[in-house]
Amino acid sequence: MTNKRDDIIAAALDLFSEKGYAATSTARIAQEAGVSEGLIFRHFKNKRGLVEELLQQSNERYQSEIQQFITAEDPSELLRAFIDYSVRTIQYVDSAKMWITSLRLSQELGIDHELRYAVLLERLAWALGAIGHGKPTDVARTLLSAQEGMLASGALGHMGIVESIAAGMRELVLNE
Amino acid sequence: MTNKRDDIIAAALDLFSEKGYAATSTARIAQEAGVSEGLIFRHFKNKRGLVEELLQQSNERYQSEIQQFITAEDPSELLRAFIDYSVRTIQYVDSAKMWITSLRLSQELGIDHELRYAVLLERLAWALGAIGHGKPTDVARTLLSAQEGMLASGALGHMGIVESIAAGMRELVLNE
DNA sequence: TATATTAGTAAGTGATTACTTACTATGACT
DNA sequence: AGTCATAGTAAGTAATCACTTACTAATATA
Repeated sequence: MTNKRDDIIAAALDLFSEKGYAATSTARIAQEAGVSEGLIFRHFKNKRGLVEELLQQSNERYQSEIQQFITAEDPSELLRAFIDYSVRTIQYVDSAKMWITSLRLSQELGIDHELRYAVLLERLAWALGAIGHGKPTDVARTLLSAQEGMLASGALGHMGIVESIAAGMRELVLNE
Repeated sequence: MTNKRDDIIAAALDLFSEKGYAATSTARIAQEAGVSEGLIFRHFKNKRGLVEELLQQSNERYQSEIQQFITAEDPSELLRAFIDYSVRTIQYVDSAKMWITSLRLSQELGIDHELRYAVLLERLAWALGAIGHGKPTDVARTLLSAQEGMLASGALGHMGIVESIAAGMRELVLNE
């Protein structure tokens, strides 16, 4: 009872994550999803429409995931959770795929994903200030940038590097 | 007296930086460079050969640029220079273009650029240890990751964010 | 049960793709 | 002057691209 519409999105995520947007053809997506190519255009109007729905779904999932820790009342706990979350997410292959792909696709299509981070940045800055860091807004940006770098540098294949980056963040931010 | 071979590389850099590798056609590169399309294949054998030469040139330039500060004997000075270098490079448009593009292309083509950072990572870790940071290897990774994140997040358009990340790095690493 | 809407397909479409072929122009060296 | 390699081009090539058309199958609703 699989929904073919969802099959298309899943196949697209898979292929976009491997080859990127431009290098993935709609024919290949259809093949991978086990549907006719025309169905893609019935459901999503065009290739761009497909990737945009993919990005939207990914963003919704991201927002709901970070909700789990940005509401923490203890600042140290919030920061620790943020760092752990980055590592943990990358360990679950399909989570990682969605996260990394959505970053890559945003770049490739020139979509600004700044907005996505607004609330997170605010909460990080608050937590950093609360435990005595100077320039908390800047430091929050630095942390987020380190996290993005983690994803950008093909981190999926190198779990050792990911954990090293996380350890460095803990050391710098929490002295632990 | 312009060298057409170099014109092709320059045009490719320009177009790859805007659209990425897969979305840039050899026809468009030839047009931008003011040469016939066939000349690309005479000089570089195929599209992949062109982008690989581009990446190699970019890497050579990168290595020579970081030489200027990784040899510093004072650890604080080395770290400060590393942070300033990131910001400064992004301010000069053509430097930034080459840097960002080479990161993006490496991702798109699945080329590992880990090796490129070996010496830099070593020197950063040494400097961090020398000024009393715990886990200097991890912290060095975190700094490098933050720098990559800076490039990945379409930083070219947002100089404010770049400077904020740099300020955060200075705060975390040098307390200043 | 009739009707309308949605889901799905096979077989196209013209445009564009990376790359080749067959040729000419230029300069360096004997 | 003649030869040869390199630099350069115009006009191809088959394959692939995103997308369309014209159709049938399934499902909901009146």
